[in-house]
Amino acid sequence: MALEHAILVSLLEQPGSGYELARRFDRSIGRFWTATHQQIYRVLRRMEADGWIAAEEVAQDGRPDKKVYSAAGPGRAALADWLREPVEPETVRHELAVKIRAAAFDDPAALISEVERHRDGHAALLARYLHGEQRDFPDLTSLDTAQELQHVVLRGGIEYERMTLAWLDDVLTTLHRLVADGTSPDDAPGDAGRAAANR
Amino acid sequence: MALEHAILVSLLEQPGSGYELARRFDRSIGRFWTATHQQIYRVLRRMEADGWIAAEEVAQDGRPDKKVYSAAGPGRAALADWLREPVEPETVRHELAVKIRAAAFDDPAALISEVERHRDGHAALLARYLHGEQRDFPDLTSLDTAQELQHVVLRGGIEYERMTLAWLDDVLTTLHRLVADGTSPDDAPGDAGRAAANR
DNA sequence: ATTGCCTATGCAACTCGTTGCATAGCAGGA
DNA sequence: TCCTGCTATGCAACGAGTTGCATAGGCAAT
Repeated sequence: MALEHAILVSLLEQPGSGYELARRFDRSIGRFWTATHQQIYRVLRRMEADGWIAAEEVAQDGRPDKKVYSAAGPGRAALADWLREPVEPETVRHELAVKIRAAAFDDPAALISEVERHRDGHAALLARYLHGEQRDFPDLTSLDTAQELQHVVLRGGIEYERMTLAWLDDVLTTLHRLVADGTSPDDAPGDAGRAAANR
Repeated sequence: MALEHAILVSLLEQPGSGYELARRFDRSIGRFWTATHQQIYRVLRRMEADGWIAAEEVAQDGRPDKKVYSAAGPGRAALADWLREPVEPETVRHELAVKIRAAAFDDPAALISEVERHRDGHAALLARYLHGEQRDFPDLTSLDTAQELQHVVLRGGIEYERMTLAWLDDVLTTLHRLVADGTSPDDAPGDAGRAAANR
């Protein structure tokens, strides 16, 4: 129900077509709200029907035509109403955390490469954030309201990545320790453990 | 597709009924994987049909009967296979972050109380985590594999809450600053701004 | 006595999100 | 020349998740 509002924010920051929105949702906005092009097109049609946004056909040469949407008055009003509603607690789906706990019932060593992969991914994302901050906010002393708020959200992303990076290092240290000194002590790994539980 | 596996982990850590699982998903496991009792009952039936888990009817006095599930051999094997599959990047839905950026097109002051509410909620959750750590892990020098892994995940939760708390304070400082010195400078609030965008 | 809450499980309907596929013109490289 | 990839939009089917409701007994408080 909130994809509408994420799209509205994006269109207020900059009008664009469904395709352009889909790409933004792969990049900046997508860091805290994901959507596929299918969802976006479907919701855009509904929003246009409800008068939240206005569409304009734009012919391009060398490329297919596109429909450029921009936020309309009713959309802005809907956004204001939504802003005043309470935010329900986020529903978390942290698969890696589940797997880490699951590793106790199989082989912790099997997780190491996957955790390393994630660690590297988060390190790369942190670098991208920091680079984007340099590029988009070169002078932090003269920002307007929209930029101030974009920047405080970006700071959140940066801190999240830093924290995640540190935690994944912690996880790796723990996994290595378990693999080193506890070669199958209590419940652990492989077919032996599996068969033992299969009473 | 991963709820099965979260349930398996929970049943391996401790067998239980659908109802008991639903309550765990409101508490410990629920911090990184949410599910309603409807999902849980539906998936439990499927898992039992697939032989992943075994059910045992347990009569209770003063209470309705319950079906206690525990992980079976095929479930353990399925878990081992799943552990070796790559984790897809998490799909994020961070509504508060969207609202913070949305506030630029309405009144930033309207968000303050909501951000404070979240701040207090995260502070309370952090306190719960720290209390639970004291209770469940009194001696960090003698943990088995399962406990080590549970604890490293808990550490992640604690660090996440600490980071979020600090960020929300940052957000509040920013909002207060915007409200104080920029009373409607660029684009900002209310019906005036709304009407202006309604060309 | 009635009201409301807790345990325990479940059906039915709905919405949201994902996946696979389709079209269609243009650009660039093997 | 063919193949791949990009822009740009969309249909259809499916699966996952949510919401409302139902049952049914026991407990505790008003």
